[in-house]
Amino acid sequence: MKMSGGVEWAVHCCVVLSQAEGPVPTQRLAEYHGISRTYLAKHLQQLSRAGLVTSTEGRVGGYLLTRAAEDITVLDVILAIEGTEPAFRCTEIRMNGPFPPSPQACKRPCGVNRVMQAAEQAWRSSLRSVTIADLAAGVTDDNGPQTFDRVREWLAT
Amino acid sequence: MKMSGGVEWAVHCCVVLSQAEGPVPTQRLAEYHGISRTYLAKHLQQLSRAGLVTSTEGRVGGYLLTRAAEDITVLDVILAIEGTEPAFRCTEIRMNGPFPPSPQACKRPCGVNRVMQAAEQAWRSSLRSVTIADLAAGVTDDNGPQTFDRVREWLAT
DNA sequence: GAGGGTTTACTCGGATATATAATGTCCGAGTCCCTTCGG
DNA sequence: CCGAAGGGACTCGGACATTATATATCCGAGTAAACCCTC
Repeated sequence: MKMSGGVEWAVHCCVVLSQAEGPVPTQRLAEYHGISRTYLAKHLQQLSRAGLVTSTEGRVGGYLLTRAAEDITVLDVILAIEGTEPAFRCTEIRMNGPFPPSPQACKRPCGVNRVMQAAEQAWRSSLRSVTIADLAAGVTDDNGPQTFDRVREWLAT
Repeated sequence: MKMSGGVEWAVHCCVVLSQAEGPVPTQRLAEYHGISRTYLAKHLQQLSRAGLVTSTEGRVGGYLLTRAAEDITVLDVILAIEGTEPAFRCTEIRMNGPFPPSPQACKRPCGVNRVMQAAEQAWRSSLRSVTIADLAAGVTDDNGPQTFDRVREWLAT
């Protein structure tokens, strides 16, 4: 039960992208965060496939958010990187036992599975309630109001 | 972000153990669920290390719950198998950037990390609210009241 | 028949291989800006 | 001076190694019941 490290990278990148005025290439995002450029590219592709960011090629190309930062939740990013499959996958081992439940009882998911799904729903709800815009606001709170002005300036160079 | 399959096994085993009258060996638990004996043994060891079950060796040995099923939550089992480490591990990549936050701002965890921790707390709370006894009650609801009578009978053979 | 020592079968526990997924890297396809050449 | 065509450099995208984790397995250490032999 370990979340991919790429999730952290992707979320931070989305925060930066929410403050950018134009497309930001992978190279720039990677050196901003001090991480591997080639590996970050892989995760940005996943964000692209999920429709969170759009990519433009060419000399001044790069990545751009497809919608407002207020409309992108942290959960969206996580699902884009990790996939939409739930963490817990029921293998229905209750069927293997000497007393398998009746066919009609099997219509409902296994009790263990129900508990796991409920917990994952709680987890997702919590993550759905926070947007990239919220995180950006948190950065200005923690790190000063003019932080993103300097970031934009740095991105322009 | 995939949970170990052993969690499912361990939870189901705890439900069975909650209904057992004496120690149940790994062999019995494995064939009851139709799973690998040797691999299940590994997970039962983890439950033992976490203090959820106690093991008795010898001819009529096996595993036994250390406390009442009402006092064992699903979260307890998951933490025993998966470990207590959170799924999300912050690597503090905010430090690598050209504008690292001030030392005093770094006293607080990264904003991304705070969101992830909150979500994981919600997840854990949900799992903490369900006990092995609750799951056992669910089985009798789904599968008939005399289900565990037959299970006890089967375990005795 | 009773008691004690020994055997024995059964248990758990940790050390050891294999399969799968996460991590990290590389090179090719495509595109847009910039230069340059002609009118 | 203006316009268009060509070159070039930069971008993304998917295919390819490497490492960590999850999965699966095996054999040795320990224990308690059962047996047998002696008294």
